[in-house]
Amino acid sequence: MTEKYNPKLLEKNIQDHWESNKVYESKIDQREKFYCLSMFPYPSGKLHMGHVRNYTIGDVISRYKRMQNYNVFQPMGWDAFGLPAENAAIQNKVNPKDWTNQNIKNMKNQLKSLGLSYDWSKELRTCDPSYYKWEQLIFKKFHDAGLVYRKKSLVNWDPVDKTVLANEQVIDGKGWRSGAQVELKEIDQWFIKITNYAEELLESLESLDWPENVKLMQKNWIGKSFGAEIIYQLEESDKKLKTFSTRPDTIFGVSFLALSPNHPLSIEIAKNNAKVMDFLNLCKESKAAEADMATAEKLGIDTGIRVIHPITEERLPVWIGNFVLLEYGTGVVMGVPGHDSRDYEFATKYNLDIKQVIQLEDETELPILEKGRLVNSDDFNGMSSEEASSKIIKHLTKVGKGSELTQFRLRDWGVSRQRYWGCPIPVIYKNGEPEMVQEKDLPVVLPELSEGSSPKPLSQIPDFIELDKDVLRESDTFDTFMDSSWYHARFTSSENDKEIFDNNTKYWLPVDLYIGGIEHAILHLLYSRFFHKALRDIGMVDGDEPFKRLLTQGMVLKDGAKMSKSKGNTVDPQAYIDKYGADTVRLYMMFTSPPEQSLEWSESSVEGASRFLKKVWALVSGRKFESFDINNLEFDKNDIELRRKTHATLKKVQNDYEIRFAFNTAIAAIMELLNFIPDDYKDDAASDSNKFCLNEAIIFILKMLSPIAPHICEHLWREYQYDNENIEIWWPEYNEDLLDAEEFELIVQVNGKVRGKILLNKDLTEKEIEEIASQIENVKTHIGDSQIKKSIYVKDKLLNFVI
RNA sequence: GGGGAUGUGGUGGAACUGGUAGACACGCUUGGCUUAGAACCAAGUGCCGCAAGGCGUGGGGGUUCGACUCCCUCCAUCCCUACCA
Repeated sequence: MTEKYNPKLLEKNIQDHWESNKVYESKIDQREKFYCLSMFPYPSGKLHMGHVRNYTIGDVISRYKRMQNYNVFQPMGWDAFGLPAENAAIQNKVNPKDWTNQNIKNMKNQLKSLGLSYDWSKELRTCDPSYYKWEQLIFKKFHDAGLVYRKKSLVNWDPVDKTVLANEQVIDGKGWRSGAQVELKEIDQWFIKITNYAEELLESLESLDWPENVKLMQKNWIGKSFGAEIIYQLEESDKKLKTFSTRPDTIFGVSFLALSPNHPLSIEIAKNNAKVMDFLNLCKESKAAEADMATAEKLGIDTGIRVIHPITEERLPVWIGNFVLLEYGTGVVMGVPGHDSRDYEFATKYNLDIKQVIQLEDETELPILEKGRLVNSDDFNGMSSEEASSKIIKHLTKVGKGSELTQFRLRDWGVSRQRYWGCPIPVIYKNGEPEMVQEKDLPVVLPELSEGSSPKPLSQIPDFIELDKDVLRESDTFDTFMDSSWYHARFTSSENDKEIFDNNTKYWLPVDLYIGGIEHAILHLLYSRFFHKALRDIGMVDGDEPFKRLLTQGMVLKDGAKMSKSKGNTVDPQAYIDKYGADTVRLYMMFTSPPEQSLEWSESSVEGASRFLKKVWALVSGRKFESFDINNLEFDKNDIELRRKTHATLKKVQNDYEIRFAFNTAIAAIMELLNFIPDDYKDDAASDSNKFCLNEAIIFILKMLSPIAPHICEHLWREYQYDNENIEIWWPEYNEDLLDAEEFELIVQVNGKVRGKILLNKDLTEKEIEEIASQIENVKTHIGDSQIKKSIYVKDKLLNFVI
């Protein structure tokens, strides 16, 4: 009788062993390094399935790389500032700091129970002054490098609670707590000039080993577009309006201009025009989120002001449109209803002229969005869009009414947040003039809240704000994306309280593999890339990019929907870790779907994962390695087949782990190998050659499975006593010579339909194969009396007779 | 509205380079073991059909000897949309 598989006890023992021997603490050595980073979590209190999936992927790869003799660094920490702590603090009357720290404690225990091979000695939390001190320093350095400025921008304002709301706190235009109609309000904020790096952020995407869809999303987000700046003269005024258009070829189709409601001219007009004022106020009843702006009904008002068309000198009306963003381009849109669907919708609604100036080969209804040939465009008629664009730009440049212009969609990064639980922005105001806090005075520490008091914006904490007569402290905190934009670098030097980065940083950076949710494809990853480049330019880090390779995992769903508290469909991973053990949960997560796809949670599949581990246990437990001299063994057909399967599986698993990240198919292959072992090989009476082949299969299975199910494999490895090494010390090698079989199965098709399968020797010629295949009964039947027009042969695979 | 993905049996998924659709699992059915159940073991399991055979990868169309894979088009779901992280 063998011992029963008891994951709970076994896993605890193995984990204690890892911890007391500091197995996963990394330091610089001679081997090739591998920095494997999973996106650190927001400490919400409990691990959710998405975390488990993310961190298992990272751990599998880390363990695999470790077995391949890389010097692996896999740290973990906490993205500890943010809105949820404030919400929880208000709801439960606890201090955000205590709440956060308690959550971290819980989640750390959970992570440990999953058997993740983290180097906990490098742990960091962004809410700790020892971390954000350096963030404040970076901000100061960015400022000194000319990357920081102040400007007004829009926020969601709750007029009842008198607070700024995040987009997610605005529900159907109302504040989530007060229920009051939210207003757009302009306030002064700090910005960082990420747009200085727009070109480089775009270009160096090419050098990254990232999924193409993520690169494409970033490219589109940065949104480089070529076009023209076109200047319109206001009638009876010396004022001008600048517009940007990517389609200067449609300039003869302009029938109106539309200003953003926040454009200075709109505001000026409103001062003397009550109707316009009303309209601007109406526009304020909106939400700052782009998705809401873009889907809102298009509204506009005629300002009564007219401009002169730069070429035709026609008078065109100037409207204000709620769909025009001040932040993009110049905040003025030139309306070409014939060739832009949004302008078309607007013009139809307000009875504005719709002119066709582009024609396609075939008749098409307006609006025509494609490029074509110009019509109704004076001297430019008949030209292609491309030719006309460049000629029109040339003409406008000559007459001083425009010029060629390249525009980015990317906007500068507003980093000010009017919140308590964040990193204080290290600025003081002397007589209203901002000044960076000196390096020696950092960190500016977040003030403690008095017992039981709710978090409040720092502006309401006089002890913090008021420094001296006419000397005030900045009361905003940083966007939490600031915290997460450089943590990957700080992990390497987190033990150093004298310097922000050190020699360890030089050794470990860049991150070789970064793993996280697809939802971070744009913002977090773009900000981190920007930070890295800006830090490089102030001499703090080396290299152009922080993350060499990226793996984006899909969501964990239940019943086709994202798990969320509001839907009440969350599944607590801890319950499953307790019931089945970490190895089963890890195996389930890796087996159920490939990492990049979303994963549908299914309880019964967990059962299946557990069953497989029990089978592995049943095969190995109680068995000891027996040594044989391979030269004395004679392998029969079954032996050779098992060895082929064993070595082929290793080859496949290596490819799946390393190249494809297809852990699901790697596991399926290991399952196949296990199923392939003949029962009599497991018998005590089996021949020496049988036993040798079984030994080999067992060794390979434990090694291949150990990155995914490290506890059970380590335990069985010790018990099996092949060597006295830790299972993670080495990785087996497959023998290419064993992979080739003498025979193959030929698929015989007639007109592309399978009509026969036949086992053939590989040294037959194509002619011989055709002859044999054409004699198969079912093939003969389907060919009948017909003439074979041609046959297509795919070597060692398929033969198709076309009749 | 814009950008990016996904869609294959009852379920999760496989098919890596245009070449056997459904690997590997889950579930289900039948049988074995058992007083019974659980667990375990064995066999079967895309759909229609007695069978021969036909049909089948979200819908429609196309390219090809051959399409889950390439092209066009439509539909559904998910992610992001700059203050959730």
